[in-house]
Amino acid sequence: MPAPEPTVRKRLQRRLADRPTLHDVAALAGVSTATVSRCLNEADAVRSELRERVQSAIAELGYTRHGAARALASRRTHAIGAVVPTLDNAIFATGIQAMQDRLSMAGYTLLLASSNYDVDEEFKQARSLVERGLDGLMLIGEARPPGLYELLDRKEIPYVNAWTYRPDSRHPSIGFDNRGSASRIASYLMDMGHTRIAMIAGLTAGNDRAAERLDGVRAALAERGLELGGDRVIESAYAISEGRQVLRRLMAADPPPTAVICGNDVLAYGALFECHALGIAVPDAVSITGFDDLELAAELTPALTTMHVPSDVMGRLAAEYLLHKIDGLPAPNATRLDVDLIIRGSTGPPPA
Amino acid sequence: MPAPEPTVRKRLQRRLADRPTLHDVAALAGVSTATVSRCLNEADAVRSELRERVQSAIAELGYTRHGAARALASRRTHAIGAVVPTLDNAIFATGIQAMQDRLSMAGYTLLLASSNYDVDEEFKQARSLVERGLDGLMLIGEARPPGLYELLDRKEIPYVNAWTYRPDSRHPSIGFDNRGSASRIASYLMDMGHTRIAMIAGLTAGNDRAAERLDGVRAALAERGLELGGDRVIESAYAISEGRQVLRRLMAADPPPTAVICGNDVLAYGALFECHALGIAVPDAVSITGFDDLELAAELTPALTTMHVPSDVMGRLAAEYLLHKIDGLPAPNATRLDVDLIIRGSTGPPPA
DNA sequence: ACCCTTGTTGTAAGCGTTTACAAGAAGGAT
DNA sequence: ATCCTTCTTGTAAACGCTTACAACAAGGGT
Repeated sequence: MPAPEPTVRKRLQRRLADRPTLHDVAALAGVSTATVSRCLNEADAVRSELRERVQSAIAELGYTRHGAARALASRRTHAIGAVVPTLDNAIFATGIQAMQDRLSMAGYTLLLASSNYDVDEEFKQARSLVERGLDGLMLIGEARPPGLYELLDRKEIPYVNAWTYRPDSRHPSIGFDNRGSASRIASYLMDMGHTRIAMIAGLTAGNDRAAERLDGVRAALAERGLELGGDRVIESAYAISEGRQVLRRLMAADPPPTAVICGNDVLAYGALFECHALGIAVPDAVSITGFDDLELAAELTPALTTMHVPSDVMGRLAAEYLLHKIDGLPAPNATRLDVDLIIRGSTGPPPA
Repeated sequence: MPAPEPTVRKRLQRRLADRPTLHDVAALAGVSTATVSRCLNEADAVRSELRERVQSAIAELGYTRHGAARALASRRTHAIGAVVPTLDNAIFATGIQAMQDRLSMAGYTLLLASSNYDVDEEFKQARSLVERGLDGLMLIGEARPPGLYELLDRKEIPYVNAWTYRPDSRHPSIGFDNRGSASRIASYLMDMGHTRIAMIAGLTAGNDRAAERLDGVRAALAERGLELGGDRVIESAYAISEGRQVLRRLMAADPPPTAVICGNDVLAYGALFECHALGIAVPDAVSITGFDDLELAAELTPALTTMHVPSDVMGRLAAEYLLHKIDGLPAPNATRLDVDLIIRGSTGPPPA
């Protein structure tokens, strides 16, 4: 009796290791591999009798599909990527959570990477995801090296920019108008009579959302002949401790501002806490606003006036946009979500 | 002139679509595909002259590797999965962030899924990740259907249970002693003289960490002859609003508890806020404790006494454990991290 | 009876890599 | 010179699946 061929030997080893393949299932069910594949992917193309035989063979062997082989043969990975600045901020975590829920419903897996607010790191992470194989990709904001867009175009990978709304851009977007909503906050404060307005902005380098919010505030002030002087705006990283520190610096001015607009809720938390620590009454001495409306904003004392951002809806819609594109269905190039100014106790008229 | 063979035609189309393969790179560089592959994977096995030719061919064509094909041929996906209960809680988001940072450093991608605290959903998500192809998997806690462990064993996929420390389990773990640390909190309160202690526990069904924390408090009380009566413990979902509601119910008892132990910080935030709303002085009338030590705990007024959990270290170590296992290196079956009771302003002696 | 659909299944050629093995070259020891 | 190593490189066979195509059967219409 001849020794088994190398191929056969390997097959045997694998089977001993109990990692059955489509071939094994097909053999046990007495059908071809094509039929098994069809059972798995388009079940109604197979007669029910065969289908049952196949299914019990699958159960008996404990067969699971081999994703890489599927991807290679079908040119579909059933994976969608996302590169976010950070997960430490609840706003992105919530969006990602919603996106993942939607994707998993459609049989897709989320591949996640974070860039730590660094465009080069974002490029690197995106590239690595692309090499891994993606059917679609979500990114945050729009400003990034053109090389990344080129890569996606060349590979024909659908993508969408979230957290931003750009009806006139060639890049699909889904989000809201950062500039306009920041203007709205400033206008609201000015309507109440504030004229000495300061801002704790996010770091604008490589973060177009932060830049747009700053810009929106500037524009709204300018429209009424006011200015956001150099001593009235300080950029800082998104952290409570930073917010505290910057607030102290801003309030040290003479005269101090009567309202402080924060680039996001986390900075506003810091500002509120520091006011508390310094004994500055909010909103009587100074009004504070945030941006995002995280869970906590409503619970603090005073509760935070902030812009509500529907990050869960955004995550879901981003997922749906990509799923549509992957299936070749039409999808709007830009989707605008409504944000709402939620007025709570941290804002009021300026001191008399 | 004969029509091109089908294969050749496809190659041409692909090349027009500008998606070069290893073959194209090899042809342009005048070497074999094996050499190109070696340049990419074990660069020093190739003479530098050839290596340079290959590298410039790669650059010229804009070649990127095909992850699925690599995975199929090499049986390595360079992907590691994680299934967490939720990303909405900062504690997991932080751990995942740290894990991802570590993995990406090693050239691995993180595949993420969330289970919404549901063991069946966790199984489903894990299974889908496994089918996609994983070199390793991180899970939270230890209690789950045995089928999942069987699946991982059968596929020989290294895994680790995080957020739990089980030196005697056959399943590798990396985390801390939930039961013991909860006991510590209770003992600390009793040492100060508290005897009427209540607990806002997390939902224990399908959440062994929550169950262990509850159990730890029970045990510590029992040791001193105290009891956590049915009216003194209420389970609730991890949300601020739930914490508020439950606190109100607990404090309605007569006599009310003098200390409320919360299953995590989020519940404790709710408890603190509700005390504030009800005009109950903390810690004079009631002491409140949390668990996790999120960023906010130190900033609230009063600041929250809580158990510090090093979630970033845990995420990083989980990544390192899996990377070691993948490379066949030894790694400890159970790693214990220290948690620290951080005493802040929300706790004090019971009212006289 | 014949032709045309429609539905179901099998055959086999890929998909783009990695890697065992073979082969050749170069250098060293004898 | 000869034989052994050690280094490089190429050849070609997997890896496990999908899918175009062919083949055949079963009706339906004429």
